[in-house]
Amino acid sequence: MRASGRKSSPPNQPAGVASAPRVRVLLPLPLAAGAYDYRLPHGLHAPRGAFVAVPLNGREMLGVVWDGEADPDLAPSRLRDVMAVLDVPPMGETLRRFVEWVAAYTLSPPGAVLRMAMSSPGAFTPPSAKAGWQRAPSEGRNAPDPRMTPARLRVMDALPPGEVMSGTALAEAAGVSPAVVRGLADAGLLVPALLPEDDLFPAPDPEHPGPTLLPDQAAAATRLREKVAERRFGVTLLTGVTGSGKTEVYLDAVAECLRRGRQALVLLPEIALSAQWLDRFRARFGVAPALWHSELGSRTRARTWRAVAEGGVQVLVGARSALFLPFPDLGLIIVDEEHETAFKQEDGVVYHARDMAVVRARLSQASCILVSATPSLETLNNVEAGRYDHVDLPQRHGAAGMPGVEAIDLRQHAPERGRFIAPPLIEAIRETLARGEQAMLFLNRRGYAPLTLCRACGHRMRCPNCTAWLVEHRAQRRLQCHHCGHAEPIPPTCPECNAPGTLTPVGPGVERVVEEATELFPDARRIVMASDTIPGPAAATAAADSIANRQVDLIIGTQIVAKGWHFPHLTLVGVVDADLGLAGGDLRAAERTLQLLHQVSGRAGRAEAPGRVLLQTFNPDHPVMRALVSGDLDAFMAEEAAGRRPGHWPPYGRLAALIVSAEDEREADRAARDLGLAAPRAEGVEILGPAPAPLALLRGRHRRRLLLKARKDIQIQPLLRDWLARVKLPNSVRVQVDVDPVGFL
DNA sequence: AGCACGCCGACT
DNA sequence: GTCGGCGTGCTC
Repeated sequence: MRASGRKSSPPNQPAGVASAPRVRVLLPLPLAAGAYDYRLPHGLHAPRGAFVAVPLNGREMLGVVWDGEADPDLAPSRLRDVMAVLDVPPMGETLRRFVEWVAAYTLSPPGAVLRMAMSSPGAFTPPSAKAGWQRAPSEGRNAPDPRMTPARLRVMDALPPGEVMSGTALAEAAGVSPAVVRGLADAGLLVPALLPEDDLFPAPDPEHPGPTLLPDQAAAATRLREKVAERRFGVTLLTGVTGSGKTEVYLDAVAECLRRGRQALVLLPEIALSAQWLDRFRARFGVAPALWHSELGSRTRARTWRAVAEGGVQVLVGARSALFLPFPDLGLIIVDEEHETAFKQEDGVVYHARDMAVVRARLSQASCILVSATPSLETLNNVEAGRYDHVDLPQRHGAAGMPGVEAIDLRQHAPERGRFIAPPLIEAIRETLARGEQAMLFLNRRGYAPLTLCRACGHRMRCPNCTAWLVEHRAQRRLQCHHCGHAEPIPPTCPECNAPGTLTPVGPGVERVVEEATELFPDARRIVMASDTIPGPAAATAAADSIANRQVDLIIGTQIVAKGWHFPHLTLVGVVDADLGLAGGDLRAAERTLQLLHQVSGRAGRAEAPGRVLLQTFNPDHPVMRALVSGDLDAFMAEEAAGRRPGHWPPYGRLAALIVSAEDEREADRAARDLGLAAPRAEGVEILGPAPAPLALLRGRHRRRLLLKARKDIQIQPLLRDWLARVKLPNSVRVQVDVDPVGFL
């Protein structure tokens, strides 16, 4: 919707006439130069933050009037006119500062960050009402219409006079195909009409009677509410074991934020799997919250963006990208499961949503609550240093205590040859099922087998584009790469030695565990929960319901079973390979394994029955296993911290990764070496590498990695900027900068 | 991100 | 002789 518009005029300016004002316009493109200057024609009013349409290279482009002065030296002949100012609330100062902050921190072009803040193209055009049908006004009182077939009559019966229904809804209600509706429209018996807009964003009621809080929960909630009431920046870590009621406690802080008339944002690592979370929200506030995630349809997306900008959304729950929505007055940001790596965006602008949430809260003078049963070392360090407050919920409420965790030493209790479930775990599952309770088998690996090997020559089936084994997916009779999507049929003979029938699956994937469990427990009703069997919110809800309704005895799944489910009848969790995450040289491998296994363990025994967790491991003495068995996670994290402190590893120092990639391996090596030679030399700064990146070949590109490690008091962004500016690399080489890298990639 | 310009293989 | 592949470079 254009408030005002004007075509560009020739640049010639009559002498002596004051020149038209210039404005800077940031475009949602990764332009290294930043904002461009445009002339603002007389009559157009475009304050800072205004969304404007401008010409770019002969095309129309939307952008935002940015801060700062236009370049007076730019030749007037290069300047073009702002075409129109859009009828959308201008982007606020806070969000503009946030865009700039994220760009500077991540070394991204500001326009690339702006793109995330304008991620709904439909939001900038006037919202169009949806088209539907109603009865033609003249129809009804005349003699029976010969054109009225039985199917058509059913349609007319389904559509009350005066009402408007969408074509699909009408056809469905009448039990006819959409063609019948179309036919009625062609015959003039139905006329187009606009559907009334349903209220997508009903206001959550902070006084809606929600669940009653227990004394310790109420005390924690009071502290969080006080923080919100202060109306200034502060970060609080909220900890508590699974089942301690963290969600209900922080929803109380959301209620306080609502009472103060400010907006609240809740970030979840995987919004698509959060059906049970939404139920709890509804129970607390009476209505569903606004949602934001990548699978939203373009229409809902546009309506949501606009409603947020106009202040019509009080609470929004979303994935990390929701952090860039144009809230006018954000009072509270909650990051649930703050330790989750899903908050790290690895492509495009590389950022960590947990850290950027803290930044946005600071810029908004808002309260920020980080929530986890197993907080990251980064967050714990901030608590210890006094930068964050800490509220802890010590109890698991209800009758159930914490589950008992035991390790099964696979060296002593080996499964049968070619099998992966050890006898003690088989026995425990038998007992559990015999009691009529539910059991869960967890293996964080999709597919049937992670490796396919030729028994004759030892050849291993590898991905042609990546440094990775091909994973057998038996149902599809294919080998798949989990990094690039490459897939091929399982060859009948070894591609290396041509021996027939020698290719053998090695190691377990979740499908193989299903196969084994089917043989061991043929009478148990099973459900498999993996990203390929639970593709979206609807499937997640259905799965959760069937488990809660006891239509399932045995749950077998990958890490999606670890998410915040509440399964009241589940009393046994078996971890098929507890050592899985520990391999490899990753800095946070142990920390992440602990967090994941603790989270899975938390699924066991939440109602009246006590829970039991069995960890199959070859390393029962590993600190991770000992911490899980003893339940003393604090001691583990303290040990982990002690290990990172001396070398200035995060969180006791700063880290950035440069990933150099090229299709040609020699070119990647040469570029990595040249970058290494130009590396900054400074006190307190250390360069590691170049070395092959964790995935040395990914999607057909050879990758090398350099790490810059610096003391915590050193700003690494200027160092990185200078470093990259010093080296001229061929265009075929890409360098990705990852500030605060976590894990692989 | 688009969309031009620009220099080398298979078609009418 | 052209159509068209996508490498390279620019957009206030």
